Amino acid sequence: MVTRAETVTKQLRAAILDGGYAPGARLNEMALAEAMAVSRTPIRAALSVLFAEGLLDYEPNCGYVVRRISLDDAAHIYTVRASLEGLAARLAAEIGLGDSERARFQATLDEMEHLVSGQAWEAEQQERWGALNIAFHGMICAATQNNYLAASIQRTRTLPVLTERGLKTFAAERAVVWWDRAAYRRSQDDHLDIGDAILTRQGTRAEAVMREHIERSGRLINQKLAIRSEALLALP
Amino acid sequence: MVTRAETVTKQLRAAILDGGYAPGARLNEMALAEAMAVSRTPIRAALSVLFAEGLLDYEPNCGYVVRRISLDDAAHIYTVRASLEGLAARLAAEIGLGDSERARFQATLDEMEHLVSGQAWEAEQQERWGALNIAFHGMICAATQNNYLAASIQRTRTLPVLTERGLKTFAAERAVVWWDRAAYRRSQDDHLDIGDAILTRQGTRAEAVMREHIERSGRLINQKLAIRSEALLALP
DNA sequence: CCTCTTGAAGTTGTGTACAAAACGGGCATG
DNA sequence: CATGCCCGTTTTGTACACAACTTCAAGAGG
Repeated sequence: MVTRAETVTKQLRAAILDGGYAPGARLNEMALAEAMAVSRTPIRAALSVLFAEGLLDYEPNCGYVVRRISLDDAAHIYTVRASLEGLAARLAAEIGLGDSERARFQATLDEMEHLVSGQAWEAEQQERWGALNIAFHGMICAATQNNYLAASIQRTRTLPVLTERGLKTFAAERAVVWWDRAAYRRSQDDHLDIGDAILTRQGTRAEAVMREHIERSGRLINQKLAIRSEALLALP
Repeated sequence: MVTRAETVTKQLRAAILDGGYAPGARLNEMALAEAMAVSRTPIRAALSVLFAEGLLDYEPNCGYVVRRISLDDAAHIYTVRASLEGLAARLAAEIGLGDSERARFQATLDEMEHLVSGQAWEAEQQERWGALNIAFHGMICAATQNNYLAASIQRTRTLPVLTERGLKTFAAERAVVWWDRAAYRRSQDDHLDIGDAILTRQGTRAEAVMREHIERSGRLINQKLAIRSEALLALP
């Protein structure tokens, strides 16, 4: 990470995913340049990258705006993600894990289980569980030994208002409990099933459970977004 | 299409997919700027877009090179594509086609069948069949009413040396027959099965046949690429 | 003979000035 | 009063100059 263009790209991406720029907001090149203390050149490079990543919309001679994800879009993305993560789970089960991967995989599952079944369930535990969750899915991606698949899945996870990070930030800001504890418990049960299926090389089962697992999160998040957008519509 | 950056992007993309720039070739900004009679600014914008699309590799301070797709990469991409197109076929079957879509769908299938079972099978027929093939898959994507899925599938098809267009160009240049006629016949049989499954709303069957259909093309193309790369390795 | 340094050429990154296009407000006109 | 045109302002698109970095080769030193 040496060039300013890359620095700016990273900062902007993080800001958008964190909700620093609301969906629909115009991104003024001059304003961004001043805010980040660089010229417009690296700003423009960053914007074109984020546009290609799907985080921004662009109209020639009109500029960039933060992409607004509709409820339908979110559902569509989760449909694709469920299919891809299902595929990854099946491949991981069929290929199998190496000894060290296996150990780390099991350890991650164990720690998540410990957290979710423990007495304390505050922000700290939830955050840790979220990080482990990402690591869990990441390990499955890595086990497929298919970089294109891993990248495709990653893309489905880095969209405004839909990443774990974005959701968490929103939850923290508004003091909204996105999931109740039962949902986490249910999610963890899925993880245990998926882990078991992968470790015992049951590809079809791993795929089916993973698919359902992702589709359930999709439905949950869609419900939450629907409530949120109703609330936003009711404001003015 | 008004800005020079967009014009240049389109031209460059087409040139790369047509094989005008070989995989691994360095893209010199100054040279491109002179060749296209613009300054480096729109060239750089175009390069960053094509990098984000996955057509180019990029290293800061080193520049862009046309991405070199290994045989493994190609296999990985086809694995993902098979899964996604399978999903699309299933969704299309479950959702169903409208009357006019249904008619166009059937007409496309009929014309392909007419071509492949006809007496003449020259470049003209093969080209037409290829175009109808793209249209056929496109109609299935459209029927899912899921733009994200359609875009994801599109991405798997626009990679250097792997698009229909790239292959065709290569075949035309080298007078290599990529597929023998039996392979086209087999492919057409798949299409008939997929079409039937979709029109009769058999989602699971549509998914399974489509998956196998794509995976078969993947295997065929991988074989051809393997032969090609052996030939290239034997040259110097 | 090999390795490391050094410098020059060439390529990419960044800043900036200017051109062109879109946006917005005010005025004239129906 | 509504509507449409015109012009100034703002914002984006492009060109170009310069700075920073990489690369490669030649030469000194081991």
